[in-house]
Amino acid sequence: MSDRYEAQQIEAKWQQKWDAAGIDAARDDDDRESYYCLVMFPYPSGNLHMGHVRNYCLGDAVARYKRMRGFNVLHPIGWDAFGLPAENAAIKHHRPPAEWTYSNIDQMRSQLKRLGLSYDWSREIATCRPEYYRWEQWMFTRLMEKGLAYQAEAEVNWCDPCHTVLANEQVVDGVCWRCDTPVIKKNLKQWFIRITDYAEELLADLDKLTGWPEKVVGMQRNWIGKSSGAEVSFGIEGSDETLDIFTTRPDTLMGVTYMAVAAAHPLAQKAAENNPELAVFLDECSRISTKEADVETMEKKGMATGFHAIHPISGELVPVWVANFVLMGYGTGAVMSVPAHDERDFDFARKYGLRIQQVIKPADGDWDIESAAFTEAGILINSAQFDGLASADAKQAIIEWLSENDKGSERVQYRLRDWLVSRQRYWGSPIPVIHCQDCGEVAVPDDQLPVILPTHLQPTGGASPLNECDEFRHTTCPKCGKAAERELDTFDTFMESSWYMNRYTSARNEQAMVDAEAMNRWAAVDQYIGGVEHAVLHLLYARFYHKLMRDAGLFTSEQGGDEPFKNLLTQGMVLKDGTKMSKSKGNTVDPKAIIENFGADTARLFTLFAAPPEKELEWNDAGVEGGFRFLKRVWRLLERLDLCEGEDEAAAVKQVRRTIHATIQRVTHAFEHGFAFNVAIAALMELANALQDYKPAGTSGKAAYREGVEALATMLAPFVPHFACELAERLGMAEIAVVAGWPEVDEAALVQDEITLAVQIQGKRRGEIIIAKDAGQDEALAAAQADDSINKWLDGMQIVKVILVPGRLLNVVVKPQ
RNA sequence: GCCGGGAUGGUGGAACUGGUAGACACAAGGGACUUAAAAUCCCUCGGCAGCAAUGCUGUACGGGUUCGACUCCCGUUCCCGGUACCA
Repeated sequence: MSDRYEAQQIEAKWQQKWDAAGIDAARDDDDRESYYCLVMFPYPSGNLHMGHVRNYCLGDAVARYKRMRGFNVLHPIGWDAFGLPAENAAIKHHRPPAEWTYSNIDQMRSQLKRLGLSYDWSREIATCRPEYYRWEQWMFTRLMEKGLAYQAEAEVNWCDPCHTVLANEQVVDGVCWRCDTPVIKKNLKQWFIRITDYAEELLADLDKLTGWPEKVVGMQRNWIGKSSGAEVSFGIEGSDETLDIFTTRPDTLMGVTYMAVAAAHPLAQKAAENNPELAVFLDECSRISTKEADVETMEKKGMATGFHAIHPISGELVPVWVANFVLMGYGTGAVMSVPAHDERDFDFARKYGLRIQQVIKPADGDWDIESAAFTEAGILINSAQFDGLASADAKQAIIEWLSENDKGSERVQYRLRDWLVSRQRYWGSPIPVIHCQDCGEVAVPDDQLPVILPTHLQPTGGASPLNECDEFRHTTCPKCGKAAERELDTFDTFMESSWYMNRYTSARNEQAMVDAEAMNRWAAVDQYIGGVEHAVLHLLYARFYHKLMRDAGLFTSEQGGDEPFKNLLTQGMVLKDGTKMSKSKGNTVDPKAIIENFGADTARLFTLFAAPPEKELEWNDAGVEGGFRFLKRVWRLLERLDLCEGEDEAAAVKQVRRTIHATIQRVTHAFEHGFAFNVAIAALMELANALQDYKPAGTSGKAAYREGVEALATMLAPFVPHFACELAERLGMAEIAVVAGWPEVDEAALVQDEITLAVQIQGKRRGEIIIAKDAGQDEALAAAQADDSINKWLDGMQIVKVILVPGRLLNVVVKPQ
């Protein structure tokens, strides 16, 4: 056995041992309390990057700590294996996507194993396997039965020469990425899932997510975008049709002086028919970006349509304008405009000389409506029978009036749209639907699931090869038995990643999507860790899907919870030279090189030490070496175990034991509150430094030293498990470090007889005194006065006030005598 | 614009609930060992003044509260993330 720290050897040895001992498996037959630690599963791109390494080292530290704490830990991993990159790679390499995907998985699996991550590999999943996606097909047919899945026309990016739909990222500057042809918008029938039916619950349950970063909760809240108000029907002069709008300020209804509609609104389109100038304007509007960056600087423009709307209460006629800032995609594509009480309407009215009618005034005082809009709540004026009401009451009264007169109603509006799950792509789960001439859209019955995706097809970049695959396409209708065709679209890959956390609880289950008992044991996820880029879409869909599974009766609220993730940690990005690592910038760092040079433990240590988990991590090669040096320093502590010349020194022993137990306290705190591993590792470094400086003299000195090194080895295990195990073995510890119990704090060791107290005069630090730990204020003051360097500040002064903060400081407030 | 987060040495970052600012590390400089290099070890390391003891000053900026403020309050600037011109 070498006496040097040989990372490669040690890591190979322990990985083998752990594997043989099966210590990483989560047990389904166990009384211990369970803990579910989940990291966001990777897309099998072929190579692990630093972001993965960081994510998985964080998760592994948590999982290992919990195991050492005696929990039965579920720490699974798998592959989010469907998606576009596989198709692109398939085109490039002329190999089917399945082949590429599976070989990438093999490669990345071995990279993960090389890092020594403690996954339960028996639960590994790959979403592209029929055993997995059959269950989301099954779920989809349940949703069809419930009316929660439906078909509707939706706009897609279409490339005519390629005869295919393009994802947004395949549209580069408005042209197709492959053939440079301008992309056109086309309406296709697509499948949707009614996430909007769950908008209210998804919003309300955000309050339960106390273990989530507020930032993410806020982002989801904005995304759902609830606003309450009223829907109001305006008449259209000379027409039987109505112009319906949504407003959050029904109290300002009497102040409407014009209406504004989107360019795509039917009324605008109709007006343009015999108004060429307007037609040009509409065309212009249709081409502007709706992205916020452009919008910020965009000039607000409008044009009158010539139509007039009839005010539902006063019957007054107001002009209908087209405005470039009204969006067809939100609400009804039309708004009422109240320039007196809305800034944007105010600016618009000013620009085009439209009337401004004040109908609200501040509760106290007046408002100069000529100079600015009054957007606060207030008291109604110029509003006929509603005069004198406060805004809140007026909202109610006006909604009531509208309801009674059939001109509108109370209404809640969400920004959230239904989830479009159809993708006109090959490498995804088939949508389990059969199109029959007579029966329409028929769900594939359970006994015919899964609908297996043929894996031998070769994508070309044009239409999905499923279109050409006759044996897939042609089938018979499950209802009437006549010839029919399969749905050729596949699911959005968010469909797979929305429920994988629950599948892990019974990953090999062939009877059901999940097992209620297993959910009861493991769900919900105690700690979920991943990138903040998933703050909205993935995390929202997963929350939604969890509720769908619950409502499909797969588990109850008690068994699986209403929310899938109790605690969420969003880790920061890994940067190099201040920017995100990316191949195109050429600033990537290959984890493989670090592992080869220094070992997996050094790679793990550095990623955890260099920054707090939620912050960005600036990669620093020199810092990596620093981590390696630390491990070598700890290693050398072994050489001094038997050094025991000289006599026992009680004070020194007490001192070192205090450091040991204070460190246990600090490191434990990091695991229990917020995962500040950078600080925990710093504390371990301090302990190592203290042990290095300590001379283990005599029996008790030697024992204290050993206690320290053992505690250090044990606490290092979640971070650098191979190293810790080897150290523990060489120390002759009974259990290998990764399953050893977490060290307990010996409170007695923390107690000090004498403490150092900082002394302040007027709040400025002037010195320190050593004093009995339970000394009172008078004693402390006396000690301070006995110290010349402190007392010189008190000389000739009158003591006004003395503040003693026990264990910390003494502050003396004085004034000249 | 709005919502969220942030600003601490040359750098990454510490500082519990208002109680010794700069832990731990990186970089830099100096020294020891060595034929030499690597490795390792020791010392210095916010700024200003000083040989030193020490003093003053310092947590983006301006105020305030307090015996005491990186921490709390008011205002300002800048940076990052999110976003919806959302009626």
